[in-house]
Amino acid sequence: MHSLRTHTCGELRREHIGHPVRLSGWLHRKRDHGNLLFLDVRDHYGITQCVLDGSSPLFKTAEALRLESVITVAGKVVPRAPGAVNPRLATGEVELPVDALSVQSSAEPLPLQVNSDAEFPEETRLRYRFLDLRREKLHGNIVLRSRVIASIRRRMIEAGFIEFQTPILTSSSPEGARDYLVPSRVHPGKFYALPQAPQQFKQLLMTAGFDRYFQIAPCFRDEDGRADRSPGEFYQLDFEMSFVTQEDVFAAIEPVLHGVFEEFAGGAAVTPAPFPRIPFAEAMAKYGTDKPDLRNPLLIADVTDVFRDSSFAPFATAIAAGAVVRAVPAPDASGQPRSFFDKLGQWAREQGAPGLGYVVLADGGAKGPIAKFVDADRLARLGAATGGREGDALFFVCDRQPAAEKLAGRVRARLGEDLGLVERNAFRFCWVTDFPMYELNEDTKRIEFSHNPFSMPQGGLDALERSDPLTIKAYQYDIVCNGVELSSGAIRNHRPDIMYKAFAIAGYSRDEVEARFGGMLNAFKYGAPPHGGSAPGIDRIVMLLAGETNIREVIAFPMNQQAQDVLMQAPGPVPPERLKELHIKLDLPSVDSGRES
RNA sequence: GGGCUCGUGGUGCAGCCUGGUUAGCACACUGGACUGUCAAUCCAGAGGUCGCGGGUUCAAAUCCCGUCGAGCCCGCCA
Repeated sequence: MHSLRTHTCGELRREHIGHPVRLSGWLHRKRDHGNLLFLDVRDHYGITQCVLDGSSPLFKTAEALRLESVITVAGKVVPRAPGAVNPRLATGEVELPVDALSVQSSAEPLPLQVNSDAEFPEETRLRYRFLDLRREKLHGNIVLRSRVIASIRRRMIEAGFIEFQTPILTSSSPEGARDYLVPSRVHPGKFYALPQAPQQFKQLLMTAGFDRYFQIAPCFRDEDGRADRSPGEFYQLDFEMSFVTQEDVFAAIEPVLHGVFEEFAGGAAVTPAPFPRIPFAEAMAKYGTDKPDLRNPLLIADVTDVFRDSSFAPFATAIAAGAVVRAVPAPDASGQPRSFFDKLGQWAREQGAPGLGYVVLADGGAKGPIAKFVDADRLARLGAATGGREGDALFFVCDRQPAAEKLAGRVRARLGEDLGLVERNAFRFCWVTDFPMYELNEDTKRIEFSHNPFSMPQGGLDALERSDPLTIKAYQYDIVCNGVELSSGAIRNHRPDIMYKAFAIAGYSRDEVEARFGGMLNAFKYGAPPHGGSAPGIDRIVMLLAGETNIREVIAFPMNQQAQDVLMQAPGPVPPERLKELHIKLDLPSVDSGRES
């Protein structure tokens, strides 16, 4: 008989009755009746109830075991009495009387309880991650992650993609987030950068003729964390295809995402392919965000013209000065108490708005604080623009367009939530397309790339030469699920001439472009295929499928919000001789902040 | 860099607004009782400088100021 186990703790059934078996696992729970002791032994696969009575010489040892100690038990499987069967346990029809017991590893009293789903502080959970990972939920999330990644990999390979690895020690990318830098010992004063994404490598692989690339790619960005954004590092399903249009990219990845979500969504509805395509400008207008949550049925309407020259002075004057008015409908809100409207107005002020105008459509007319400024004609036009019907309320946001869109988007999200309109048990995908190529930096008044500088401008060189840069769109798209941005992607700019021009508009000279992306630019001078791709975030996909709202719940060893690994104590100091070897002298900020290590 | 919230035995919470008994409850821990439980039950016990520093007060977990830490958000995230 194997010295550690003949079966796993999730394996024993009626058919094993009478078999001599040996199990190893963690002591999950103990029920001590004085002369009868139940031990629940747990491993990755399940839990098996083991039992001893007072006549056993092992009884005292077993009684004294602390939870989470690792033990090995042996005995002959017996059936449970009919009334003692536990239907909630896969192994619940049998139990194991313990004839032999050895302690492989005893546990100290626990800083967090493994056999409970009680909440523990984030710091404790991270410091004792190995304990947290034993707990059912997190353990399950990490298993789910593995299965999701395996499914993605299988589907990508079946779709004809080839998996690659690309360098982790590479060069600093010129745009975007801060890089993590790694000093070179051999080249004093020079640094590698960890890739923010394998962007240039995958484009080089396309130029090398591999046609369809993918990678479960680690990406490193020195940016602050959020609930849905792990600081430091994360994983993307990075893929790229040659000789494709935007529609070809969509058609390639939609079945993969749809398939993975169907496979793991547990019966929740998943948007069938093709996913809706929403141009960026429309997304901002109708949903007030570039990552619309399509589970929320509410649509924002432009009612600027309704309030233009109206007697409601705050709006009318703002409109004359260039503001717009956006309306968010609140279906059947007329029955809501006054406090509902007051609370929403208060919340809007907390968001930085002066307030939230509204009218309630009731008794064939309009009610509410600004209703008296809305005559019958304007009321009819409001109804027509918003689809608002008797019994609905309409909330108004008035500001310059970008701010109005953004706040209206928040109002839409909030109303959808508060009124219980957001679809449950569904994964609703869409593409947001036609992002602007450039945007104006309000602080510097300079034109900057609004997304990826390697995207192909719509209209090509011609557009760059003839159009107002702020009107040019790019073949740039995001995929969004339930209001979570899963990825952005693009048809790339594979033409050096167009690239020089595109960068020139953003203020980069030919020399700068060559200095910064010489490698890729040079490659494009020797025959580059038109190509494009995208890179959905693996962590976010798993987060959605696991029903979690925090990305740390699907990462085995995440960092905290300050980008520290409190389990491994990273980042940490290094001995002076290592710094010397790397030609590095520290120039630390003065200590008066009081912060150490 | 900024805003909000939180910080009370190992852990989760209560007490704080309205200052005044021995800081309370649950889980875990230690000891005891108990032969069919499956969150076992029952009894007892140990464990707290109320994050830290300063101030107000006869008196501070409680009020004030500062500071440190955590989470969430803004900035940032091609």
